[in-house]
Amino acid sequence: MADGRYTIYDIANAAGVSIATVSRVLRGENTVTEKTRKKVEDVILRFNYQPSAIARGLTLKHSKTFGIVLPRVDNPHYALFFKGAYDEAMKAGYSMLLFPWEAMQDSHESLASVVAERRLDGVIYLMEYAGEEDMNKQIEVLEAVKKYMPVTLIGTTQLKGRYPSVTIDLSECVKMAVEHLASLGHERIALIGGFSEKDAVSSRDAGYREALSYARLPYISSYRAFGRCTAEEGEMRMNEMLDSLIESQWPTAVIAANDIVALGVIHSVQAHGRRVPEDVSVIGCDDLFFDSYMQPALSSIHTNQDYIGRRAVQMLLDESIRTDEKVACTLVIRNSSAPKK
Amino acid sequence: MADGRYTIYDIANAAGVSIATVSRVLRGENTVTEKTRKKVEDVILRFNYQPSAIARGLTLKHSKTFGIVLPRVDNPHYALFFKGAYDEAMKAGYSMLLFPWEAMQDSHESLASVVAERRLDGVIYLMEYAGEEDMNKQIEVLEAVKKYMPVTLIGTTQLKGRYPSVTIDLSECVKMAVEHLASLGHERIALIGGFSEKDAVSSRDAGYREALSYARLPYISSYRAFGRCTAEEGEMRMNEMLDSLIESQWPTAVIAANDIVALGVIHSVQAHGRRVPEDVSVIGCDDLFFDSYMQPALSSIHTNQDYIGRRAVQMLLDESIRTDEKVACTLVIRNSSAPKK
DNA sequence: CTGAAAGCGCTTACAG
DNA sequence: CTGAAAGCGCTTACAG
Repeated sequence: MADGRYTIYDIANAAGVSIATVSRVLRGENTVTEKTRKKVEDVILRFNYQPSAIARGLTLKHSKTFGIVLPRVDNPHYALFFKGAYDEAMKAGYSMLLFPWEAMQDSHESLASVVAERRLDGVIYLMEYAGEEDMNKQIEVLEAVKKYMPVTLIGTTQLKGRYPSVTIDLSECVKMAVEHLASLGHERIALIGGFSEKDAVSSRDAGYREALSYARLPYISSYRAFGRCTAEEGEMRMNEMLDSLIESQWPTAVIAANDIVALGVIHSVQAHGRRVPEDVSVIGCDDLFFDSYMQPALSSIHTNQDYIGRRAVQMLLDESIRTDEKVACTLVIRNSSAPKK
Repeated sequence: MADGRYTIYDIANAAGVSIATVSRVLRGENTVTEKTRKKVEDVILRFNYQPSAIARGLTLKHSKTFGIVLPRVDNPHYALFFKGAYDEAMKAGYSMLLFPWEAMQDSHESLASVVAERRLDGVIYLMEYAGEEDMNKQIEVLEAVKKYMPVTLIGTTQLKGRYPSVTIDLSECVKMAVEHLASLGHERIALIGGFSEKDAVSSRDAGYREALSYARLPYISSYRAFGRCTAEEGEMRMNEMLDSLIESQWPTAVIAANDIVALGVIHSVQAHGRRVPEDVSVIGCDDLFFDSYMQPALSSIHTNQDYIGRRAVQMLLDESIRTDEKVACTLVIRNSSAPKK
């Protein structure tokens, strides 16, 4: 018994058997006499013995733990991916190490070694387009990690066959939003936030253009503002758009890259003396928990983060299903989108 | 080189030294000749060798990883504790295993063994009062875990000296809110959500009564509604309160147990034809990121979750500072609280 | 059915 | 300064 914890030797001694036998009853093998099994089970219980998963891992060459790296968790959108992944991993007896990498920006290279050192059985990586340079940095990390364990990508970016992936179809999301808004009679529909995402599976812009054209509406670049997906930036971009246009040309509907951006957009709209949804409809994306409690309740696109997380660990668990998957989204209509008046 | 990964033997061979020497340069010991150090560093780089933290852990008897168990993460309040803890752990070279236990309710007992098996170097446990029975179950788990590793409690509940703890002073939070509201001229101040928390360090009720009496205001039990801290329940409790009172007796200010509850409370108030803050002031708690983007922006109490998380790992890291700490909170006034009209 | 022994990938006295 | 060897706590052929 080292530092207060019992080892398999302590159990073997107390039960008067070999460690091999203890190991066998631990593993539940049925090559053990009922009588001796009983004996060792008794002392296991009595000692409240917990075998060391790390020692077992050393010999079995697994850690029974996955890693998940995402930008941050104090944002419900990302947290939902974790939740799905965790639940699925738990069911299979795995733990989940969480790495919010925004917190370790500068030491980005070290992510690779931390993950590799830990000998995880796989890692889920949430990748987001954030500029060419950053993208390359992330790919470097991924390639390093990949040497040590399977990786599956989640989020909005896939790397064409280099890693299995489960991604949100951003194009679909925006398309749904545009269609919904167009069906409400809107003709000046803005899209705020996100980048041009050259590497995205299917970009917001693609969906935007496609749906616009399907609705026989022109694509007008003044109605498309790029930016990071924060409330602050959403507000700024919306301010800029409104300030640069004469009022008669203001959009009557805006699609925000996500619900957080929508928060900022609504702020801006209201600060410009317009009401949501009476004067301008706003629709978000991600369907976060507070949407239904906002005033007005925010229409949004539900993107199945939970399922994506689950699916990603399934891919880690089962080599045969590793592929590039896009997951469908659904429109959730609440009060922030209304017919054009 | 086993299953695609190099071991210390591979490096030793390739460099023509013993594994002891490799280990020494890995550890950065200075008992190694510059020349041989160079030699082995070269092959480490060339092989892109990453030593196994788990093998090292076996011999050194540590895992360099902490665990944190909290109800869930897809709630920014809890996520912030994680963030603080993660950052601090990261700085010290530790990883963080996250266990959202609401997801494993029924298999509650297994939390103890999962944690114990993993031989973590410590665990942070966020405890919340949720009924006598549940409380006892949690304590059982804790006691089991404690046998294997240090535990520090965070949240709102402490167990008087049985575990070091870093807690939110709920009493202070409510007191601040009451004082603020009273100074605005409110006399009928309700408190919605949370339980009577017999085990809390300092209960909301204690602060509520104390501040009320300090302001020479009566404690009226009709203005105190208990309940779980969800938006739904906040809305229900508020509905019940309003429906059971004649309008002239409606509270002109309400303190919600937290920001999420405040969402529900505001809903209810508005559904009853009253405006916030013109007719009733509302103040939340936790200062979540969406508060400033609500309409009206929600006044709240900032509870320093990030600091609490950091402090908890400091206690895990340094035995000498383990104690029961209460952390102060601060009032953040926004637009949902206004002078009584 | 059960045990002795080797091995998983490291670290660290102990010699030299 | 460097290496041989023992040990960390398990699992699993291999004998018996």
